[in-house]
Amino acid sequence: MRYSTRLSVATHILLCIALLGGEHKTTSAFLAGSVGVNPVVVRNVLGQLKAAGIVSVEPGVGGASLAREPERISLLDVFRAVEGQEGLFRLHDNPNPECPVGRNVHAVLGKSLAAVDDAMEAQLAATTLRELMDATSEREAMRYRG
Amino acid sequence: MRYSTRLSVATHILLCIALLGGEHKTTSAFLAGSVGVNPVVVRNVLGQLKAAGIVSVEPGVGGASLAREPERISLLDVFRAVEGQEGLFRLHDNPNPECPVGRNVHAVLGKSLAAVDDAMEAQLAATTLRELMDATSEREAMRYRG
DNA sequence: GTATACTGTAATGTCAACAGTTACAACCGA
DNA sequence: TCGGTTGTAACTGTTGACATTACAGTATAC
Repeated sequence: MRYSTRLSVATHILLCIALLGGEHKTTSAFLAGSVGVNPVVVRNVLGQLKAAGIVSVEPGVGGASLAREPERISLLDVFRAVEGQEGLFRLHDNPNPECPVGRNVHAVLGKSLAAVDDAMEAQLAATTLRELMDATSEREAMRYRG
Repeated sequence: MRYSTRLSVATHILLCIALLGGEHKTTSAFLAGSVGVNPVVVRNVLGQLKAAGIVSVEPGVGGASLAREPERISLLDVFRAVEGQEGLFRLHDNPNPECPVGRNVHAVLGKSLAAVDDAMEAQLAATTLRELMDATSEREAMRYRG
């Protein structure tokens, strides 16, 4: 089982706002057209990003903008905003407490899996929106240079 | 969305085989009793572990055993056996190729997410079944020492 | 050789999460 | 007030996990 596409969608939205916000009014309909999903999906994701303090959305008039500099928005921030704080793995529910393995497996395995969670989050935190913006601009420039 | 409990179940099964295999015949029914799941679930997971070369299962007579030393079985081996090789994250399906963000987002974001996958796998690879066995034994010993 | 116990696997049912969509109230600027 | 937009609720289809039943295949014990 894998994560949903929400991190991917949210990152795409943020890149659009950051890179195209000057030229276009970034409404949910405009963003939905770039991402390729329903505008309601965009509005829901924007709601999560807004609750996390990553974007500001203008009700009524429409449009979204970054709430802080892209250098200070990491993939971990986005990930937590859209996927919540729960760990990556789930432990099974009913290990038998009368078995020497069953009564210890959650404690023993949980420690190792928490380390895996930490490693994943550290790597997510290592990428900022600014880097993704630059990489996108670079690829666009390549496109025209050949 | 999070992974299923299969890694947790599979690890529990392996610990039972490794630590209790001497005293008990580790049939799917016995293992199911410790893990707290249906015996068919155990047989399915054992089938995946067998396909990955981690355990041997005796058809007919019954019982499973490790196919190699616990020092050489890492959580990454178990993870790949039961969860497959797919990456952790999914990219959204239909970014708009006419948008400068849409036509680059998969390449740009995919690189960062691959690094996250690698970090997760490296941390999973850092824990062996032997370490989990020792930690379990240690906790059991604590139980009686007080 | 037959009974017994176990594995391997298919089929089915339930449940939860994701994602797409429609609908509509609330909001704001012209 | 009107038109465009956001914020949400509700409904639907799809997918995957997990539990369970059922049964064919296999190996040992007698």
